[in-house]
Amino acid sequence: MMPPRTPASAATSEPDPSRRNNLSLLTSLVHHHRVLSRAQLTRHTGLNRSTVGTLIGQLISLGVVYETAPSGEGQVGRPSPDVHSSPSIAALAVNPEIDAVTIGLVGLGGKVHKKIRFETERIPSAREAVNIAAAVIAGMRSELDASYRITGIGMAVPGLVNRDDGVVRHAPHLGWRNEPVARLLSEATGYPCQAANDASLGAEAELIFGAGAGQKNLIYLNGGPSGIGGGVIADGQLLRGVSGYAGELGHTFVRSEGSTCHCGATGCLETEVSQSRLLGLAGLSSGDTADLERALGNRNSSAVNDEVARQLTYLGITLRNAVNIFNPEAIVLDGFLGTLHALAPASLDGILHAQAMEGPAGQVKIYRAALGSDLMMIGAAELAFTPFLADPAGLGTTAGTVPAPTSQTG
Amino acid sequence: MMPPRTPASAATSEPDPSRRNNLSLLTSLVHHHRVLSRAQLTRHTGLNRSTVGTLIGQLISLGVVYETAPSGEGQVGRPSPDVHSSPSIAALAVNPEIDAVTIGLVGLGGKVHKKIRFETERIPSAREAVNIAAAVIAGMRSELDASYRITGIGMAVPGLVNRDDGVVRHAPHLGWRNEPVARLLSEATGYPCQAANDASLGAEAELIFGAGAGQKNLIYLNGGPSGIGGGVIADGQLLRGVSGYAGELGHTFVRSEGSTCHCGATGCLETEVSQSRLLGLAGLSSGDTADLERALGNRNSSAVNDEVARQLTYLGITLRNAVNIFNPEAIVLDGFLGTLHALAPASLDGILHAQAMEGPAGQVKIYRAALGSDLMMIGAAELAFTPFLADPAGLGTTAGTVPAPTSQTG
DNA sequence: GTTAAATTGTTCTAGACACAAACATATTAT
DNA sequence: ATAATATGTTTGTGTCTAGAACAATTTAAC
Repeated sequence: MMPPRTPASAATSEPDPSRRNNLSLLTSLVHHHRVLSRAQLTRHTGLNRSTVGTLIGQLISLGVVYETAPSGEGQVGRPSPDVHSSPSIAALAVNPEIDAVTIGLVGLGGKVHKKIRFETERIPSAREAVNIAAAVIAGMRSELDASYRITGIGMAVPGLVNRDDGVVRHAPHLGWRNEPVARLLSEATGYPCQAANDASLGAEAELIFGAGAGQKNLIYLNGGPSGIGGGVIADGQLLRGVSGYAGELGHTFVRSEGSTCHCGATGCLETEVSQSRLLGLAGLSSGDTADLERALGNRNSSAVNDEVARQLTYLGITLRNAVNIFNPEAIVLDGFLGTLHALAPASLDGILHAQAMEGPAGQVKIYRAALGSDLMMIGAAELAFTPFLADPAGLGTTAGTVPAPTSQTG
Repeated sequence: MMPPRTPASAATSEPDPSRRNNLSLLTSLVHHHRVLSRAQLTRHTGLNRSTVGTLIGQLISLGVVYETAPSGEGQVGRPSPDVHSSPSIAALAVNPEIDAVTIGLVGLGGKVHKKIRFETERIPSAREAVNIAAAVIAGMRSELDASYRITGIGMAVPGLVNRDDGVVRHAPHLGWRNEPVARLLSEATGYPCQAANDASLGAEAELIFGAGAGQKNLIYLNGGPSGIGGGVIADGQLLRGVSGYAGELGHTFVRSEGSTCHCGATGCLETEVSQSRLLGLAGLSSGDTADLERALGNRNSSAVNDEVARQLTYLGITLRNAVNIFNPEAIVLDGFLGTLHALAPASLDGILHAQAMEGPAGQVKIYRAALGSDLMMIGAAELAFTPFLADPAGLGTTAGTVPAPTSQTG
């Protein structure tokens, strides 16, 4: 007996959890701030100077960050070098919509390197969306292999997405039901893929890089042409729920005599507050948020004003509920909800102070979303960054080490 | 120069964060399960046998847990000793209500050793409640000092409580405003004191020891004589918000023509669903939940049925919203809301499946609260256990080491 | 009933890791 | 030019966890 001893050592094996933790902490910090001096990292983490030194050294040798000469800021003492997140660590982002599939390449630090919008003539099926994404990624493949280390693919889907298995439970506006998009795209590209609700990812993006930077409790609401999506950050963490369905603030009850929503209930926010009603009053048949805002700004008819006031009332009820339930620091409004708020900035604040409970009402501020069209790319990429940030030293050591693709459908 | 070196070592100083983490993990596990074999602890934590051995040894010498002979379960192999949470580690719990102040002594593991209900002739002021609690605690003092190590005092208040500083922002039914109860009670007893909303603590108690045991996403709603309180557990953590005001589901908007609530808004759940309306129909002038349930069960008039159905409709709207927003596994109903649900068990399930989104609606189950009258004591004690559980080796080493009281107001 | 198998506690050792101290370096203030 | 300040770097130390080897104690097998 006695096999000649199994030292359980294959190459480096697992590092200590404490090391992984600290590496993760530093990488996340650099990712969120893009640039940070080593001294700042020492203060943020509470770790020892020398510890940060060795950790940064390891991250540099892993190709995760790089240092540049100190940007002398005029402080006393030896200048501290700047630590940057490496742009060659990147994630792919995919966002299917009713009229297009957008594919993006996003670097660590949230920089969108590339964004390709593939317009479709009709609403894409799940398989079509996957095929389009796989084809575009196949086209980028040689560049990706040469210059990037891809942590994976994140997919932002307008609908209910089970985050554990990446199955789209129901995306009403796309007409998808029970589509295992993450698995499909992963098989088609060879990259690990995860999917989540678009508004939830929007909340995360705005939290890290946008209007909610530095906060820990935030509510994000996006008004798009086909409905209202929501995402909630509680205590710095995205609210997921059991399966990742959480955050559907668009179906908050706001009106007793409301009509029936496509979700089956009556009186949902989404049926009362909609972009199409505003487009109609603005005299537009279609258009994006910028067009709408311009048109509404010019028309000052009482019909427009009444409708804006009406929609703000219902939006106010949703926000009142949300403020009472979440006690957030920030509400971030995106899409035409941002427009609505901009048209009458005092309105929502007034509703909140009158109707929400005085404790939480006094602590919340309403912001307009800051990230614009890059939002979905950054949010989806975050989905693929998350496992990497949790263990920056795991798996591949340097750029180029990427799981081989199994097939390129397209 | 060179002062003779400061070894920064005062006695034991700080242990490594990793040790504190593991100690905390083990203690919390034992606290939640009450009894657990050492082998089970090894599996739950993923730590090495030998590591668990040394950790348990340290916890035993700290008086946090104790071991008993294996309760031979008929498994192959050497039996593993049982690890129990020490009942001598305890916390004090205080719960002011409109007609009484209840003080409790709760051991690690959630066992209520003692519960003293001090009835008041009128609604107690904040200072009166503090004085009552301090007097009762002063009376228990010698017993506490002799037999217990008290981790602190937790206070469950029916109202908005700032969890950071323990100030009651507004407790409408008690008539309190901006009362620094935690500081007052701490000064009066010498124990560290924290305060929080009663329903939030109820949610935590039901999560750990009650109907939601083992779950990670739970909504707790309590219907009391003076209103409806709510608490939410998201991803295993109590939803706090910026200041701890989160969870106020009792003020969810449920009716457009609703009357004005004492919170200032209209159409709140609390104004439509109330115990007093049910008491009236049941022919009772006052009474607790058990009385109400008995009376309603006997009277089967259509007036009663209509009112029950009406209240369930509005409760259903709140739960619909909450399910869409939180995607929870469990809804726990306490107080007369539990009665309401018990009178027509299929009603809420039906509403949820018809009105909530199909993804989250299919994953949630409705439970009735399990902890009964001990709930507030357990929840409040949890508030005082939390810092202890985070660092079981911090500060005092054995029973009896308690911060000295500064004064005993009474 | 005796032996084998399985599971767990116990002891000892080694490797990893973070910290502190001492020193070196680079900037601003005097 | 010198002092003060802040930070990177090197080296040694103490802590902590995992793993190996062994002992203990039960059930299963023959």
